[in-house]
Amino acid sequence: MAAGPGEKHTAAQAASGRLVREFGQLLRATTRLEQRINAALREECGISHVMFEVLIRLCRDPAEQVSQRTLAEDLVLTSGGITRLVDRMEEAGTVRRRPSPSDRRVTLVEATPKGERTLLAAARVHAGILERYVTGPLTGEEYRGFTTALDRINTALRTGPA
Amino acid sequence: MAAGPGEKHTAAQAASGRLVREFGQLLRATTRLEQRINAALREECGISHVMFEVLIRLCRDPAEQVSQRTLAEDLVLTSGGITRLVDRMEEAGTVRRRPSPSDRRVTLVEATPKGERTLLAAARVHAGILERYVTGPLTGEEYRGFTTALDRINTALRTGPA
DNA sequence: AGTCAGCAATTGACGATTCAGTGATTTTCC
DNA sequence: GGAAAATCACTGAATCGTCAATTGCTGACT
Repeated sequence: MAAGPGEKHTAAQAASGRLVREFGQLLRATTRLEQRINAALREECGISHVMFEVLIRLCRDPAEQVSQRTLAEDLVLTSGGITRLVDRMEEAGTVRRRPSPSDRRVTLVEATPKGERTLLAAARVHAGILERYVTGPLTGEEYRGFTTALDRINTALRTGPA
Repeated sequence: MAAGPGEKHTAAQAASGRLVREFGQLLRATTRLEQRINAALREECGISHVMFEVLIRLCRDPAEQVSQRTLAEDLVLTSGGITRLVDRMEEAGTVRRRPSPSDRRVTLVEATPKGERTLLAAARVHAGILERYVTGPLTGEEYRGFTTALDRINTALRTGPA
């Protein structure tokens, strides 16, 4: 068998590994956080969390023209998913579609005034929750380490496509 | 108006805040990671990532009796979601339902031998991806800081239910 | 010019999850 | 000991996403 030192032979061993446990922590933390934010935003601002992320992306640079494809990549959604998400947001009046003047295949998306107002209100709610559950419990240094770690993981994920 | 120093007045300001951007990083990192793991596990082991998490939980302590409710809480799913997930896993033969001897409302779930074998294979795939995208890009110290930060966030989320 | 490969958005079919409500059982409390 | 409240699993309906196929458009190559 020539098992290396890290080999797991029983299910119990495999289920107790450090990496497994710690990745579980990552997943749980983010899903719980997202659930809280989602619930709060729905209740207080009438939008879902993913809609909030769309508005963030659209308003980040008001001069930028954002296509649905860009939106899909930045939010980690498929193009079909974006089509339907923008449908719902357009219906809600927070966002508007506009054909691209330079390429008739692409449709651009922009926030409406109502969308901008909603974003402003939602940002406050969002910040409140994050301060309570993320920046609050962490020291400044811990938080800084946390975000640089995330940064590295994200680049590794984007640059290592295989 | 008496706006504080951190007040955001325009949508562009609100969309460019540090917290907002950094929380976005967290979300993207985890969704991309989960997508990769999910794809790899489906392809190489025939299970989804959430099924993997179920097996992990069930095999962690072979002596423990795990109810569907416990499973739901630990995986951050609703009871309805767990019912259907266990349905699919039972059908696939990785898991078995058993009525609790002490409380006729609860049904216990345990991994079958096939489930344990699957877990062993899946754990290898899982570890490979994590090493590549998480522990690889980070130094030991960074990684340690990362996990303690997650730990704090999780306790804050669990203990602060309001 | 003409074709052809490739990309953007959309859509139908499907999958997985939530929500809200139900029935069966247990626990609590008078 | 018995009524009321809580808890567990399950279900139908709805939500939100994916996947795969389709359409319209662009750009590159001949």
